[in-house]
Amino acid sequence: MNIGDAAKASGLPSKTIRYYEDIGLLVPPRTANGYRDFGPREINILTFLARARALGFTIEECRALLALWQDTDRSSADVRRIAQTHLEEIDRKIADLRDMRATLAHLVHCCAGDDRPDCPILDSLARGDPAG
Amino acid sequence: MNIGDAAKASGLPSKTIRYYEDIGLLVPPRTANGYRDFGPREINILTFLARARALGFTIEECRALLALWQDTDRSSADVRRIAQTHLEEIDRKIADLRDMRATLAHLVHCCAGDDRPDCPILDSLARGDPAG
DNA sequence: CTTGACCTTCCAGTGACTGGAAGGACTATC
DNA sequence: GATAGTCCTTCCAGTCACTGGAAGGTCAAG
Repeated sequence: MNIGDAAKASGLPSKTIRYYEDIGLLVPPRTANGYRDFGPREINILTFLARARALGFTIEECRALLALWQDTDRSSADVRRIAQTHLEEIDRKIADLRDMRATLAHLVHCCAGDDRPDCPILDSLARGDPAG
Repeated sequence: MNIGDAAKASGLPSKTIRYYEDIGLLVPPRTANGYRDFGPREINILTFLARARALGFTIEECRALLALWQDTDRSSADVRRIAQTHLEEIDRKIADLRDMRATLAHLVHCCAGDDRPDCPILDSLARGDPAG
């Protein structure tokens, strides 16, 4: 299977697949003409990576998860620890975004949004109060 | 005022302030020895930028907001439009993170996290089901 | 006169790709 | 066998918003 078909099968762009090889996440064999040759094993890895990335795991977390996946002597505790840490990171990001959202929504709400220059959004950015 | 004091006054690292000058967000004058010289006007700009960045606006959005702030003939509608667009972006991000969080929390919950290899997290990444 | 803390510029690296150029390989058609 | 078009290859550069570090100039204190 060529890289284009592997891309379709995994949902990852060809560019990304080459990049993943570059950074050592997989090593697809090559055919006589130098083309990468993706078999079921490689497609599995790519699909695994696509799903892990979709859950927001970093590349290094993906690398660790992949290693655990391929290690039949793993402890599920190791997997869970990575996922738990990532979950906490996600919670932190959500909290940050919610704070931003609250402030911003309030400012947008307070702004007339007409052709006059008075603007509580700019006032708040300039003065630091939450508008009001 | 030297860059170190401007950093303290604005809450931005000196490195970031130099970077902001590099990309044309402000042009602090220089003293005879070549040091940047920050006055109230520059500190205002830096503080404005720090707050806008803290609300998650991109640098280009900050540039636009700064221009509007400095334009006394602006329409508040232009400011509001930028903020509204950014608010929608934040909502999209929160939604994405919440989806991730839901899936991940479920997987973490299902994983025993002990010294055995069986792991619904890896199973889900490998097979694509949401575990169960 | 030296020490140490500041300042300067410039270059390189981060994370995770993405775009594009230059060129080789394969397939189909004439 | 020539040609066209689509694939594949590698390599280099760019993205975003900084951040780290090297090499060197400046300044105030002792």
